[in-house]
Amino acid sequence: MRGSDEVAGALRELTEVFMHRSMGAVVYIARQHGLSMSHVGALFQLSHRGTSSVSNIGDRLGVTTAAASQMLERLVRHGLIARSEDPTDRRAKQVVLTEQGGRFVDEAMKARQRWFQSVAEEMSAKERRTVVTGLRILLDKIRRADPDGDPCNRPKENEERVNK
Amino acid sequence: MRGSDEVAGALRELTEVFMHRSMGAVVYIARQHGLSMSHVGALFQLSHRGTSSVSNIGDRLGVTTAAASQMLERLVRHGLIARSEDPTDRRAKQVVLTEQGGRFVDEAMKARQRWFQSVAEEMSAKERRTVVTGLRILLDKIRRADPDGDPCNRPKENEERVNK
DNA sequence: CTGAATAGTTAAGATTGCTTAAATATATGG
DNA sequence: CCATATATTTAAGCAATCTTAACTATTCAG
Repeated sequence: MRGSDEVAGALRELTEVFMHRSMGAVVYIARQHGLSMSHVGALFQLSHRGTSSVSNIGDRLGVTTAAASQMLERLVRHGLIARSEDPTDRRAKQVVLTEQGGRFVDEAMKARQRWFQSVAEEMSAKERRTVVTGLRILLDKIRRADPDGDPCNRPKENEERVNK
Repeated sequence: MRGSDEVAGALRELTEVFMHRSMGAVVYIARQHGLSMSHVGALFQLSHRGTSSVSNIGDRLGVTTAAASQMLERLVRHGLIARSEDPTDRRAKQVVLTEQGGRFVDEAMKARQRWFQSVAEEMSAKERRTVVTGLRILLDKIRRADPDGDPCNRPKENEERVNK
């Protein structure tokens, strides 16, 4: 077996476990707040990126701008996001998380962090060092390949905004 | 900083990157097949577990059994799952992926595998060994803590079924 | 054996969520 | 400057998705 197959295989296994566990937790928290998975997807995107346009969010959710706009309107009504004029292009809107929205995302992350913490506490110090070193190598390679953590969709637009 | 904080922090970062990237890819594939995220969630659950009851799927998606039933009906119509009588309890149904459903899940996983592969190919052999060792430690601890990979919801029922 | 509990399905009603089309404001390029 | 392009919103129409309620078949426990 090639080394890269081994890495990819281990990542696949890890991802499957994470996804399996994660999805349940996210669904649960979403329901508590009366949100759908698309809502949560949008909130996480905003948490990750800080700010987005309506159409960018729509692209990432794989829906039309009109669908995104209507969905974001519902999130505005929930008090989780705010829309404002984009100062660099008055046709566009900037969408950001509100404090409440940020708290929602934090809450979603906390359960996961507690899980990570408890898993980590089962390791010896030596094991921890190995795991952290391995994870950092991984993150470094991922970030090197993809500095923006952005797999698709309007990278140019976003780069322009970053540079303003 | 404590070792376990470091591990948990690295995991948090990794998860965020994965989630950010993953979500886009999953959304894209779902759309291509005219499926919603709940559909995909159910398909992944079935892929992970092999078989589930209607109510178990509903629990995991955070909806009532009636909602789950109706959603699964749509997946049946898409040809992605099949429902049959549960031989151990004729009140219940067993839900499994069809071949087509399995292909859908495979397709969804493939893009991710390719990504993992390309990330792995950027590593030296030494780096790969460290990453794999670290990941295996992690997987081992996770599995030790949670052998079924099942974070919640009707563990007893599932255990009974496993033992049959 | 029988009443109670359980699993799933279906219907009804309300909301969400999607698409397309139309409209408005703004930016762009010749 | 002006025609074209772009970002968003809103409306309309259709399907999805949710909940509750009612029903049927099956299982369970006294």
